Amino acid sequence: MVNSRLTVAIHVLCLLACQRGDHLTSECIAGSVNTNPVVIRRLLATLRKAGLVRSQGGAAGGWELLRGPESITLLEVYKYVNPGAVFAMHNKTPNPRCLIGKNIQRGLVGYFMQAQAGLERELGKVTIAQVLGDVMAGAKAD
Amino acid sequence: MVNSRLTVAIHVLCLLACQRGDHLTSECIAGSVNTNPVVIRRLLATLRKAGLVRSQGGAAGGWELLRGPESITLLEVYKYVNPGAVFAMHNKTPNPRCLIGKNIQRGLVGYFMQAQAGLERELGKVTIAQVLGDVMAGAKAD
DNA sequence: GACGTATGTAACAAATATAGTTACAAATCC
DNA sequence: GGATTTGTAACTATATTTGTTACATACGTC
Repeated sequence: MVNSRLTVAIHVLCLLACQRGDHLTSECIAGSVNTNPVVIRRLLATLRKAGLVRSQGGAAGGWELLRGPESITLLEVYKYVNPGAVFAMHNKTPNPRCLIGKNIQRGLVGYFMQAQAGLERELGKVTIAQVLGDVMAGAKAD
Repeated sequence: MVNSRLTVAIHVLCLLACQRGDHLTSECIAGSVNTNPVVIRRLLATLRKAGLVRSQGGAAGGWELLRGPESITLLEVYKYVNPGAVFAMHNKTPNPRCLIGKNIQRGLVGYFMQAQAGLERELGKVTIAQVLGDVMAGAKAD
């Protein structure tokens, strides 16, 4: 990994959860994230496919959260914005005439899946509502 | 992530574990991994800093494993070849005049660390010896 | 000591992924 | 109809990763 998509997605979902009912424009959201509105639209387009948000064109348009923030786990968001495996296999297939080259991938894939499952297990324990709660608590403490 | 360094590192360590005592050249190793010898030397240079392997220049030189493969976990290798966090924060710092922008990172970092710990916990359960065992078992089954 | 074979490493090239930007059509509200 | 916003393509910029070339240095062998 090492991309910021999950971070930004959670950030945006917190914003939307904070304003349930209202519509937030991609420009307004981009202002909070400190990026370009198109980046936000791109990211939210994938969350829309997932049924998490809805968008509306035109004046008074914008983005809206469709589900309760307590029902959305970080794991769900992670899978949408970051499908695919955490660990990559070899770039070119290893030498099949070498015993280890021939069998290493088959051996590794299971362990890599287990590791990823460990990551996902933890992400599944946390909801957007929880993160938002933390953020608000932090805000109060200032 | 999504780089292949852990995969290649495990592959190479299995090769070296298979030939304890012997020296394997980077060219020979590269032949099994199907890449360039310099890529192998670069990777092994970091594992040498970690004390896992030793190298020797000159004729009859090459690489040698310094520790028992049953004492090396995938976690240890992972940390050497892939230091740093799995999840990245925002590229530019979010808007501090927005409540959420100001506090989101502080809120997230803990959850991200937990998730990474979940990943690492699983990697810590597996050793190079185990992977090598699987590979050999797979080889026999063919 | 000269020679052959390795590593060590810098420097560069290529491929890929990620993020940012511009531009404009389509949608929607007033 | 006009103003505002999304949808999306196209392009640029940047960073990361991997592959490659080149050559100095190390070391065993003759």
